[in-house]
Amino acid sequence: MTDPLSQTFQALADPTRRALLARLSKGEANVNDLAQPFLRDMSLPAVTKHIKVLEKAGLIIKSREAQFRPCRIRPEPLRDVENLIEEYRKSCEESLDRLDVYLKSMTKQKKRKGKTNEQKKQIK
Amino acid sequence: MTDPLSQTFQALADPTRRALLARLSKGEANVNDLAQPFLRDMSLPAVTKHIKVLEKAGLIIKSREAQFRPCRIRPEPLRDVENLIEEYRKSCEESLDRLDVYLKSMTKQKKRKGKTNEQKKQIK
DNA sequence: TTTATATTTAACCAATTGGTTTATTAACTG
DNA sequence: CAGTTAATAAACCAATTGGTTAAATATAAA
Repeated sequence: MTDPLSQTFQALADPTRRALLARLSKGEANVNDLAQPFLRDMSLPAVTKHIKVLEKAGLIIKSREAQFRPCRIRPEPLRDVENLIEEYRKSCEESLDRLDVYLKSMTKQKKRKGKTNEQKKQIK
Repeated sequence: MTDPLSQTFQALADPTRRALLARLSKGEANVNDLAQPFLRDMSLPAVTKHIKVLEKAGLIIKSREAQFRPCRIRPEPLRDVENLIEEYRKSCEESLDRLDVYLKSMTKQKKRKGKTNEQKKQIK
């Protein structure tokens, strides 16, 4: 699971990390700012680790400013995810459309002959 | 990590499972059909497990047809992912736009006063 | 009934994940 | 300098993940 897309999805598969991203989508923030809403639920090092996961996935970049580490969101991997998902959805809706057309044609024929599911599968 | 969105992302964070989804986005297939391209790399039970992960995430549904288990893709969770990602991206592009406008206004003023990064952070 | 095909279950294992606490590093502040 | 704030590192742990092999189940077919 070392490919970039898997890393992106893996990074997004945690509510804390999604919340961090949501916060960063509204603007830059440093680690302490980011951690603050979570410190009831977990320690600061835990948040640091989440941030590192986001960073390794390329979803954020961290810079240095005195003792602070301001983080910014990087939209690029999000675009990649969006494109992939859209691809799946389109492809899948197309094949559903084809099935729909087929089923309608069957209805017109008053379903003279029953088709097996195996046969329906062939309709691409 | 029990929430539906995390489950969806988790399910997508594996290239085998994404390949399974890509295949299913082109039409129904049963477990053996789905497994076939992966049997050089892993065992059939391994593929079965991947399919179960997709199923628990609601990304596919499995039905019964004699001894076969035809699987179909479910586009709904994909839409949820798409919506979330789009939200992040829009929000993040908006805040980048605001920063952009700000920086341009600074340029017009010929950057009379230097602004600290802390001040820039306030521009939402 | 026996056999073959499709799929799942069980038991196991190593690596990864998400958290902890304690200690350390880095930079500012009085 | 001593103290404070910001952030990370190290060492540890339990749970989860992604794989294995061997056995079991379900249905069809001979």
